[in-house]
Formats: sequence, C-alpha cells, structure tokens
Amino acid sequence: MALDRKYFEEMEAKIPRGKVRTRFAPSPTGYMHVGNLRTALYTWLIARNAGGTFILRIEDTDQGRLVEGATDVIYKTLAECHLDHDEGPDVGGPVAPYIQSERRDTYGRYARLLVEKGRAYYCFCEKAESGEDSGDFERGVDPCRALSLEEAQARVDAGEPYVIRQRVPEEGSTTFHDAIFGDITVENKTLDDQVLIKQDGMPTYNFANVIDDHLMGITHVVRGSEYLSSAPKYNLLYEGFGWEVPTYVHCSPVMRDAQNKMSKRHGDPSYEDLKEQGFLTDAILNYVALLGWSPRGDIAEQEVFSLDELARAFDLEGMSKSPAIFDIEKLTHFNALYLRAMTPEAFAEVAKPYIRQAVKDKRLSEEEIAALLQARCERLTDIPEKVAFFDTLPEYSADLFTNKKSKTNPEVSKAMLEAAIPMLEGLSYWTQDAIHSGLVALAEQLEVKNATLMWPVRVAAAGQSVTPGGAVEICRVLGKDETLRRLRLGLKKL
RNA sequence: GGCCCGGUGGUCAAGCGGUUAAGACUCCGCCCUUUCACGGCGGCAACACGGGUUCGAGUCCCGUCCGGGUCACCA
Repeated sequence: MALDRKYFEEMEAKIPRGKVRTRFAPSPTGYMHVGNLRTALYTWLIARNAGGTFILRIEDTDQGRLVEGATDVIYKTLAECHLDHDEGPDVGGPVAPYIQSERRDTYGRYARLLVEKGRAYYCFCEKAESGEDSGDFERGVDPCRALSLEEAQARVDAGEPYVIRQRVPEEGSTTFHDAIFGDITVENKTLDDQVLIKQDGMPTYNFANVIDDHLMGITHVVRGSEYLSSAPKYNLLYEGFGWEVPTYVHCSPVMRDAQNKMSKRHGDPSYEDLKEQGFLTDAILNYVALLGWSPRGDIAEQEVFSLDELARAFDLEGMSKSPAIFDIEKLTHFNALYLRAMTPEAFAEVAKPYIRQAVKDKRLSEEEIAALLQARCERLTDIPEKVAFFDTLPEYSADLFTNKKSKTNPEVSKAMLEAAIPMLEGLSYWTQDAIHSGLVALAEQLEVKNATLMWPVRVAAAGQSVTPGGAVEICRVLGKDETLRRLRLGLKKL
C-alpha cells in the first residue's frame, strides 16, 4: 500500500497550536485509584493554570483488558471532581476521535511512514516469551532487522503475520528531558526495538501515545514515572518523524507504604471507595494535590486549597521527585477541616442520610443533630454510631453516674435527677435557652456547680458517658416526653 | 543482574552554600468547658553513611548503603 502524503498533511493541519494543551489518558480498567486521580488533577491544573485546554483520551488499545462500564467511571469521577475536559469522546473536539481503538488506521499509516524512513521494520518472529531469566539481559538481535524492505513487504503481502518494531540505533546515546527530573541520558544499546504495532494491528501504548500526543497538539505530557525509562525511545520516535518533543512531566508514584504502590490488589482505596468511607471530594482532591506537590513563596505554608486556588498556585517547580506515602490519617484531618468549614445547612444536607441510618424517629430534628455533629466528626461514616443513642437508649450501668471531676456519685446523681425532673416537667417551652436557664438556675439553687447537675442529666438522657453535645442539647433534641422518660428510668437505677 | 530515578522527624514536606533546620498530620501535656469534640497554647521527634570541594555543606562532587521504576505484541 502506497503512502498517502496528503493524509499526513491534513492531519498536521488539524493540530491546534499556540496554547497549552494537556491530556488525561487513562485506560478503561474500571478503577480510578488515587495515583490516577492525582495525575488527572495535575494534568488539569497545568492546563487551567495556563488558560489552556484539557483533553480526555481513552487508551483502549489492549483488547483483552477492556472492562465493561469502565469509561463511565472515568467520566463520573472527573465530573464529580470538577475536572472538566474541553475535548474528549463525549464532547468531541478538533482532533477527534478521542478513543484510541477508533484511531487504529492512523497508527498504521504512521508506522508505515516510519518503516519507509528506516526507523522501523516489519518483524515476523514468534512472540517473545516473557519467561525471561534466560541468563542474559542483552538486547536481543532481531533477525528481521536485516530484512530488506522489499523482502519484508513481500511477506506482508503474502499474508504472513507481523508486528512493526522501532529500529533503535545500536550506537550512541539519547538524552531525554523531563520537567521535574531534568536531563536523563541513556545508552542506545540498553534500549530494545520495541513493538509499535501489534500483531492484531493495534498500536502499543508507547506508539499510540507519541502519535496521539503529537496529532492532538499536546504540549505537556503528564504521566506516572513508571514510564520514565521508556521515555528516551520516544525522543527517537519524535526525531524520526521530525516532530517537536512535548514537555514531559513524570510524577512519582503514590505508595501504600515504603515498598508498595497503591493498588487494587492490596485493597487500597480508589476514589469511589474513599467516597464510600465518608470522605468529601474536595478534601480528597486537596489532600491528593499535596501528595507530591507543595506551594512555594508566600503561600508555602498554606494547606487548604480550593480547586481554583490550586489552579492559580500550581507550578511544576513544586513537584516532588520522590514517591509519597498515602496517609489516610492526614486525609481524615483534611476531611474534618472541610466538614467544619461547611455552612450548617450544607453540613446538615450531607449528614442527613447518615443520621437517618441510626435515627429513625422523624420527630428528632436532623438539623439539630447535625449541628451537634459538625465539629465532632471527621468522616461522615462516623455519624451513625455517634447518634444511635438518640434512637434507642443504650443499656447502661449506674457506674456511669460517678464522675469525680463533676463531683457526682450515685447518691448525688439521685438527688440531682429528683430535682431536675420536676423542674423540666414545669418548663412551658422546650427550647435550648429554656432548658439551659432552668438547669443553671437549679444548680445555683442547689448550690452545686453546673457540672454536678449536668452530668447525671446527660448520662440519664443518653445512656452513655461520651456524647456529641451536652445535657442541654441532648434533652432539647430528645423532646420533653422522651427526656423525662429517660431521666425517670435513670432515677430507678439509683 | 543491567539501565534509570530517588533518600530532611513515623507520614506529607519547606529549605536551593551561612537558618536556633519552617509548617502540617500523628502522639503527649496544659487552657477553655456541661462529657466528647472544636478552638488556643506548649512539647517529643529529622538532614541514611563515608569521603571530598569550600572560610563555611541538608544544600555542590564521588563512593557506599537503602528504596523505587524498568527490562511485554500491558498500559
């Protein structure tokens, strides 16, 4: 098949130029792990920081690993995180299609162009066994490398299965530049003639990337550092095509501990898992942004960042070269910060379903309960167990009435409850203020400190020693009848 | 094993030749207080090691050690 020069010219002509263009290019495996999310975030930030374009591209060249519905997880996650893309499979764009399996023809054409330039060759060898450990680690010499183009073409035409391999020079060295790792030079002899087009006609990741990044006008390629060692081969490819090399930004991995990356296999949480565990999207993004990047200058000590603030502050300079260990404790801290920063209304809204998991009685106000919870929970999932006592009075022992700091014991508590019950019963309004004033006045009248009266009331009302909120708030939420019922029950224990 | 990249408290991290080596999380005290939280204040805790270069090194160079990545018709 003859090469169509016109085709290449048209493809070149379509490439948008002059603006920063970045792309997030996941393969649809159905799982957005934390490292992935961070890569997407950084990629988006680079684009937004420069007023550029953010593109979503789906890399599905491995036909054997396609996962049903996986692309939806990607769309959903990006949307939920507000990492909006300007171009992509769902929204289209000037360099569509954005799904690699739909660009198969393009890769084939460019691979043949490379063959014609002498930078690649047809290979008819049996699939190399990855059984390794054959003792030698030398670059194998592929016999097909020496085949003449005519001979190879004849075998291709005859229908013989083949792959196309990159022809890497045997001599010399290649220098590759990365925005965070700097210059990396490797000897060409340590590079192998990697496969560009697989036997099924699909491109390999490494080839599809180079082609697409060029054809889509990508200016900054952001990806994991596991690709760092194959990067020099890219330069050779760009050089072969005579294309300009984009800025590469390799990110060090997010680790579960000092020796293992985060992985599904180890049961490490994905973005969705974290959501289920009660973490807020904004908190997750904020924390993840700081795992591998830190602000400089006068905001060097700032830790809380909105997405917009991140977009403004983000710079490649602040990126770390070393792997970072994911710390759920610190994420939890960020989550607590975000929870507390919400308006009471917004908090009540997100807390509501968790409150209702434990508190079924609709007469108990979820707004009032939420108000008690806001400063007291770090994750939304902490809620049910904290408020269960509102729903059902726990079994508890009279020992709870003893607290030395409040100067209470069973005898004192008995006296306190005996005084509190009629007073509360006489209240005409069951408001926070009324209950509070009533109790404080009663303590004064009984000549005891507030805590001495509050402690037994709270214990009897809640049935547990640790509660969100104090005696007043709990009584208020419970309502008059239930409060009195519980206090009388408490009295019976004494 | 070859090649590549890293190495500041337990964790995330400032630091770019001269600092009492920031800050945050965790942990521990104290204050506040109606329990628990929130909040406030204080504390414990680090430059992997050995050689250079320099008046001076966490910062530059070399070696060692440790860790990670890669060596697929997976991405």
